[in-house]
Amino acid sequence: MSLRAPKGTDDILPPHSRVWRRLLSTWESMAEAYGYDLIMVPFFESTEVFNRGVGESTEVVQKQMYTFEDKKGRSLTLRPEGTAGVVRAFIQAGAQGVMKVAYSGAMFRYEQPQAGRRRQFYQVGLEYLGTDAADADAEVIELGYRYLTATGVPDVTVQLNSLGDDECRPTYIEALRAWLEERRGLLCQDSLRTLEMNPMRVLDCKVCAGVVADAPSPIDYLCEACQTHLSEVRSRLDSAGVPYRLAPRLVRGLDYYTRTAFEYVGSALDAAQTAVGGGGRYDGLAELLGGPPVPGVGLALGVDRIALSVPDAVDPALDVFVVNTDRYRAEARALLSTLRATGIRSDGLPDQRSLKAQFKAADRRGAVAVIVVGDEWESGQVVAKRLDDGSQVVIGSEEIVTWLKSL
RNA sequence: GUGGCCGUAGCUCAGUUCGGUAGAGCACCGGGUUGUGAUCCCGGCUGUCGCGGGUUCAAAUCCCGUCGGUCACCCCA
Repeated sequence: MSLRAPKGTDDILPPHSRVWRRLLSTWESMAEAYGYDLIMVPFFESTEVFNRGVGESTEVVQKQMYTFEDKKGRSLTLRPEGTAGVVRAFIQAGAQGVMKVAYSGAMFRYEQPQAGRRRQFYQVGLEYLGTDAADADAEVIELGYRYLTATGVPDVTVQLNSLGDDECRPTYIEALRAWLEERRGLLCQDSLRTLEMNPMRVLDCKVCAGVVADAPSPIDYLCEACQTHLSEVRSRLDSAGVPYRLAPRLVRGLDYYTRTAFEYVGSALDAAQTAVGGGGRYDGLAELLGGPPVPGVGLALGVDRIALSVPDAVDPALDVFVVNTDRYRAEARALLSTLRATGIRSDGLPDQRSLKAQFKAADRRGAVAVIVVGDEWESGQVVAKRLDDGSQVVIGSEEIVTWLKSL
């Protein structure tokens, strides 16, 4: 047996990779349109970044991290999510003013793989740092929603909740803890454990969903500032035309969230995983990482799951395929260079094959048209053929670009 | 971490019940048409039957072990 990609990792090959290319380029242009600059941060960080940032009580930190020591004995971890590293970078750079940044790339979590859940998976994400204004929350939620809609994810719904802040959350946590303590006997083993560390995450347990259905929601305990914040986020979403549903039980799996928490749910066809993305506000995160107080809000979307939910690309991959008869090899190569220099997506075969083989290759590659360089070249002409309806014309070689653009 | 299903050609799989020459479709290559794809016809290539051991005259098939894949639970993207 030859070597295989490690468990839970995927090769993303053509033609399927064309979907990925579209998802990533759409992300870049949309993030840019909303004013987000590119940020690149390391794929691995000091383990502390995630222990402190993501939270010791989380599933991610307890069971799912790829942690290793480098040759000097430093504990490093492949990033299981993007936010902690970006906030670390902002602090390290001085934490001045406001920063709006977008990124994309691989994340790593040690889990049993299944459809839509891989050990190396890909997220696109963004962070809006340095403001606690509700406009920022709404903007982030809106961008994610528009992106998912634009890329063709069916039936996207936004679930929204507020988890409160330092002011009101302690009161809520105590109320929740007391409520859960009274029902200890009804909770599963896992929940009994998380009850000690982080009672709010018991709401996330599917096994106990029936028990906690009537549990107090953070939304009922919000202080006035948090109430105002939530209602501002909601009214911004309303005026932006972003549909959402309040989800009082939504708490998410990472400890750093304050106030706004949200999730995008889609109807992924073959996968049990319906969450295609999520995010929230994390006003306390920078301080957890040892920095000054820096408010922020962000989101992450799972590219693997989006790719599972959208139809495969059917657009042609090439504008033109250049073929030639035996004597005109050099001329065909020169023509190819010229076409490529003008930005036309063009290709040809790397070796001289029969015309039949060349046409077959053109068809397989998804070309819109074929240009034949043959005897007509002597009078400055080529044969130009459309592959969709089979029609062809003889045109002057200088008219090729015009002809292609008319298709 | 736990459970179900599955490992045979590049891909999807049949063949395993009841041991007896390793198969089909698709894909790929060539030809029909030495200047035309997608359709049609003809031909060709492709295998450590996941791996190791056992039983047997004989194992893809039966037995034991092992590795891998996949789906699902938990949780998340």
